[in-house]
Amino acid sequence: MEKRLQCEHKTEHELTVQRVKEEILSSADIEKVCKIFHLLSEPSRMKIVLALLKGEMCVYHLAEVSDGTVSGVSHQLRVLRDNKIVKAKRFGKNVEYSIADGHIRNIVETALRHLCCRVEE
Amino acid sequence: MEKRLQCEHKTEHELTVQRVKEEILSSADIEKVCKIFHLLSEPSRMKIVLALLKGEMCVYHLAEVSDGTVSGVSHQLRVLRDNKIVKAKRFGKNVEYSIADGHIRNIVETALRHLCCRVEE
DNA sequence: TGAACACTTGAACAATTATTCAAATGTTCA
DNA sequence: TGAACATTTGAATAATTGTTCAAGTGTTCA
Repeated sequence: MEKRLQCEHKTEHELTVQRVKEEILSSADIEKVCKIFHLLSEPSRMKIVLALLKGEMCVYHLAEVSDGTVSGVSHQLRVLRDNKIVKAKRFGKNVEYSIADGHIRNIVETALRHLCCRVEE
Repeated sequence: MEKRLQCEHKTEHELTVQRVKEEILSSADIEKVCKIFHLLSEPSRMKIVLALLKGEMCVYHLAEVSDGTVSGVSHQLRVLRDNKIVKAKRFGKNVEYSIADGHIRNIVETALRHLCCRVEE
C-alpha cells in the first residue's frame, strides 16, 4: 500500500475518481458478477452451457457434444449445479440437465454477439 | 473416452444433439469468448475495468479506487493491455489508461443488469 | 547531473482448479 | 437377486495465476 501522491492529471482525473468512488459497486456485487464470468470462462463448462441452451440433455450426450469424458462432464455439471446455472432431473437411469438460470442466455449471447460470432436461436 | 451407448431419452434428445452438432461454435470462437470471461472473472481486474468504464485514469488513481497496490494494478493492467481490453498512453511521468475494446461495456453491463445490480451511465 | 516520482518487471509463493482414474451409488430389468 | 448401464464421487496430479516484494526503467525538474 504505497499510495502517496497523485498523478499529474490531478485536476482532470479527480472528477472521474470521485464519480467512481460514488458509483462503485459493492464488493458483493462484484464477486457475484465475477463468479458468473468465472463459471463461463472454462471451455469445458462453456461447451456444456452452449449445448444446454439448445435443449435439455443427459450426461452421455453432453459428453459427446462437448468432447469430454462422462466423468469430467459430471464434475463440471456439479459445479454448474452448485451455482444454479443448470438443474438436474432424474429419469430412470438417466439424469436430464437443463439451464436453470434464465439470465445466462442473455449474458452468453451478448458476449458472442460482441465477439463477432453468430448466435442462432 | 468411454462413450458407448446412449441415454434412455434417445428419441427425444437425439434431435437436440443433432442441432447442437450442426450449430456448434468453433473451438476458436469458444476460446475467444472464454478468454474474455476469464479476464473479467477476477475481481481485481473487474474493478479496474469498471473504473475505466467511467473514465480514463492513471495507475495511482486506479490503485486507489480498486483497493490494490500500484504494483498489483500494474500487473493486471498488463494482462488487460495484452488482451486489448485497455490501452495506455503516456503523459509525462504518468500513464493514462482507458478502455480499448468497445464491446466490453456491453458485455459487462449486460451481466450486471442480469444480476440485479444497477448500472449507471 | 541527480533526486524524486510514476510505473513496470521478475521472481517466488500460495491458492485454485481442471482432468484423470478407480471405485461407489443409483436404477432397471431379466 | 444380480448383471448391465448411467451417473457421481474422491483422491491425486499438474497447470495456471493472483499477489507481494524488491529492483528496474522512464520522466521531470531543480
